[in-house]
Amino acid sequence: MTASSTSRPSTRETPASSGKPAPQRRRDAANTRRLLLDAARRRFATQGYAATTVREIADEAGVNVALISRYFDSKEGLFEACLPTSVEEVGRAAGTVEDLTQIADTIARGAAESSAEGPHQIMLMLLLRPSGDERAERLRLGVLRGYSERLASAAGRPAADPGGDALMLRAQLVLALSLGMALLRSSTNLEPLASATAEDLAEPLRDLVNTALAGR
Amino acid sequence: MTASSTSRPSTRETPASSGKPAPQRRRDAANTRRLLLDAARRRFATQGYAATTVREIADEAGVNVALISRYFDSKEGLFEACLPTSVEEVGRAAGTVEDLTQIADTIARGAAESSAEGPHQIMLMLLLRPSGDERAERLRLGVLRGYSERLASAAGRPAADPGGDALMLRAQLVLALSLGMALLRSSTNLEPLASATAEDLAEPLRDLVNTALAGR
Amino acid sequence: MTASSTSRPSTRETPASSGKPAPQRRRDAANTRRLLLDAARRRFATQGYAATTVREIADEAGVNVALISRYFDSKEGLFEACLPTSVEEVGRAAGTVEDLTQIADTIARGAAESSAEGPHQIMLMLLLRPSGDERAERLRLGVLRGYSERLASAAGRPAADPGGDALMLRAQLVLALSLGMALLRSSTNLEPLASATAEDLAEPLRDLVNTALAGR
Amino acid sequence: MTASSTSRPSTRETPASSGKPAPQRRRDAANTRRLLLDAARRRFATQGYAATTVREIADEAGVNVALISRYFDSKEGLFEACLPTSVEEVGRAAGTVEDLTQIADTIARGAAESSAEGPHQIMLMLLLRPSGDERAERLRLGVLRGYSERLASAAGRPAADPGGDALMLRAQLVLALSLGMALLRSSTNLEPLASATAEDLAEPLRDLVNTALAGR
DNA sequence: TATGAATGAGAATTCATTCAT
DNA sequence: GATGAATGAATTCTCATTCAT
Repeated sequence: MTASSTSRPSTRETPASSGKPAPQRRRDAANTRRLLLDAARRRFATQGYAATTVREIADEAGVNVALISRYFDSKEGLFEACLPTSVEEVGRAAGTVEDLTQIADTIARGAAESSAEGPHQIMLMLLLRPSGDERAERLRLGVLRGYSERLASAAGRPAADPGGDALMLRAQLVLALSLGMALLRSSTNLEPLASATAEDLAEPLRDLVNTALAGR
Repeated sequence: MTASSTSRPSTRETPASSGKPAPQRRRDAANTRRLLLDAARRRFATQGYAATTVREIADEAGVNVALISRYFDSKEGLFEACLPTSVEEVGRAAGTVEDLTQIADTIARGAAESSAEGPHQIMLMLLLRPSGDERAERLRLGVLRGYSERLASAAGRPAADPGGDALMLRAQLVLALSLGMALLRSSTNLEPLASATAEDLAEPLRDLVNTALAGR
Repeated sequence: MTASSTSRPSTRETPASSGKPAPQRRRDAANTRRLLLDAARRRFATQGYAATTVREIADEAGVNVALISRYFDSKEGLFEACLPTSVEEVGRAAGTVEDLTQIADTIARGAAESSAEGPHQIMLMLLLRPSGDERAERLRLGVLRGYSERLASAAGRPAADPGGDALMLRAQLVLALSLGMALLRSSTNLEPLASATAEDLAEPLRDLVNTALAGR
Repeated sequence: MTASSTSRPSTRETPASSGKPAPQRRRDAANTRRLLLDAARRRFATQGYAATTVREIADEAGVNVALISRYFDSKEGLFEACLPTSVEEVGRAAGTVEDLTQIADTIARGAAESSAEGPHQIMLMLLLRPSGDERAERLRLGVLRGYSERLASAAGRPAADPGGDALMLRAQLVLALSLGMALLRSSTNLEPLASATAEDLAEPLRDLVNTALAGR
């Protein structure tokens, strides 16, 4: 998870002639698009925008670089095209929170899977740095706001209530906790957190979510 | 013997008359180094390694780009030089945790200041992306481990106790919370968190830290 | 806070409208490679490695600089790529020495053409300066050794004979003479040598080659 | 012809803080000048003009880089300052040729010492590549012309005689031989030439010089 | 539709040189 | 006289992008 862009140039390979006889990707525009999008999301999420080259993405997708321009106009266009999909996924993942225990379990599961690639990576990518892009900014804020509102409302009291602001703040602390875990798991080997299973996390998270949202 | 290549650089003439009178930076090596280091930490922390150009850093520091090579050998060298300093600062910042209330307050203050620049930024930078650098990796892990150990021991029960691992996990959740807050505050306008003061955060954080570390 | 690298390259806009209609080099990779190689050999040979800029080479070849990286990876790679070709040419040029008179005539012709560009330049380039490159070193030595062995064997007595070493030394003096002439002709206006024709050189060279190799 | 300066950048060291407490070179202008000149001649001769950095020279001389500008105005100035000295040395070395045997022996000795540093290196440097510098050009030509004239006159018949041109050509072939040997010895390990002693060379060289200059 | 060749803009780094001390 | 700090102009290399096939 995480993302960033500190990746160093030590990884650069010879761009030269790879033995491939050119498999001649089956001329399927829709599929090619998807391949590119998937590869792009993975790369952007793990390396950050600046550290990712379009060639890497194309190679990972197994298609020709020029097709990025063709389908997405530019690297920037490809990046923007990544956003809605990610938002969607994240939304779906966090979709059905209804009571506090369920919330804690969802977070636990989300965190547990987050060492591999998954929606959470993308979410973090969305969080990491303005990117100068207005639209990305709005999307990002929307996702986070929606998520924290859902958490707050799951606490049983509507967000607009007296004390609503305090509740919302607490909901956002839960969000922060969730993000922080994903961040730590995805980018470090900090034990025991790094290899904790969803079950390991469930109990402490229930305590914390309860404390945060049950008003206590 | 021999050798040669005596061709002269006839193109490289005296760089002479440029309009600027050149403010002529106060010739103080130590200070220049520090200026560069500070600027670099800010930039790397906010934009990531790849997205930061050495020229930006030099401009922000108000010195000539070539001095980066002079003092740090390369962009990479400059990056590495940022690490120990940051580690140190973070260590100092988190230095004196003794009881749980104090921990919560420290986190609250840390988060509150984190929208501006501060040790937390740097800490996050450390977290964000392997960067391919072994040394950075070790430093990062060391900082995080040290921090979570301090939290665990502040809970009153030594980390090696029975249940030590569980306690450590809980300490790391507190760390995650702390990081998540800093992350959210520094990169979004998510209200009410974005403009919460240290006081606003104190109460909910005390609850959470207590829940996490007081066992219960 | 945080970091990342999603900052966009807002500065890098479409490079679009430049005045030139761009002659649009005939898209022929093999030919482009050769153009670069030829230009590089000329430049490296006449100016040396350090004094030659990749831009010069590219300009002389009439192609874009970036293609040097594309086809040869780096300036150094281009340099190394020059070696085998040169070795080959030199080998071919010096190919068929059989009797002493023929040797003298070959040297005379070689020297005569050496004011312009030709295999001899390249040969000299190979000779000049270690270049720190192991491979270049071996190639160079191989060429010279092969050449002097051929000279020695043309003298009629196998190199392994008693006196073989002495013969080889004499063969190498002939080689030295040959190189020295090429050197002088290519880099100075020393008359009458500078404008001597192959015929002018034939007689004295026959004398010298005979003296050197006919044992005498 | 050729020339080179193929030295690669692999040798670059960290310019950083060397432990030296600054020996504070005894403030002796004349001596500093000479130190710089000596170092410069060595470097220029072995690496070529372009591949030599002023810092290298200064370091080798053990003085501060800025003194190059102070005493010689520029790198180019330093290079030009190297020429007369070298010319002088070369002239002295080749000074007293009177009869053919002596010539051969002088060449043999010159070649024998040329694997180390010595006047011959410099001479070769002078030969290698125009260097774009008019003055260097003239000096170089002057040295070579003078040398070949001396050789011709040593042959006993004045250069202006009938057949003078032919004689001069032959003298220049001797010069070529001499240079070629120095070149080979200084830049390759071509055996047996590489380790031949002055005695080893004496006999064949006498033969060759006699053949070339004794008319016959 | 897909491919690989070609391009131009910039990024990091090197280096001769100039100042202030 | 000597030093080390600072500067600006290249130089090599990378990379997003456009074209021709």
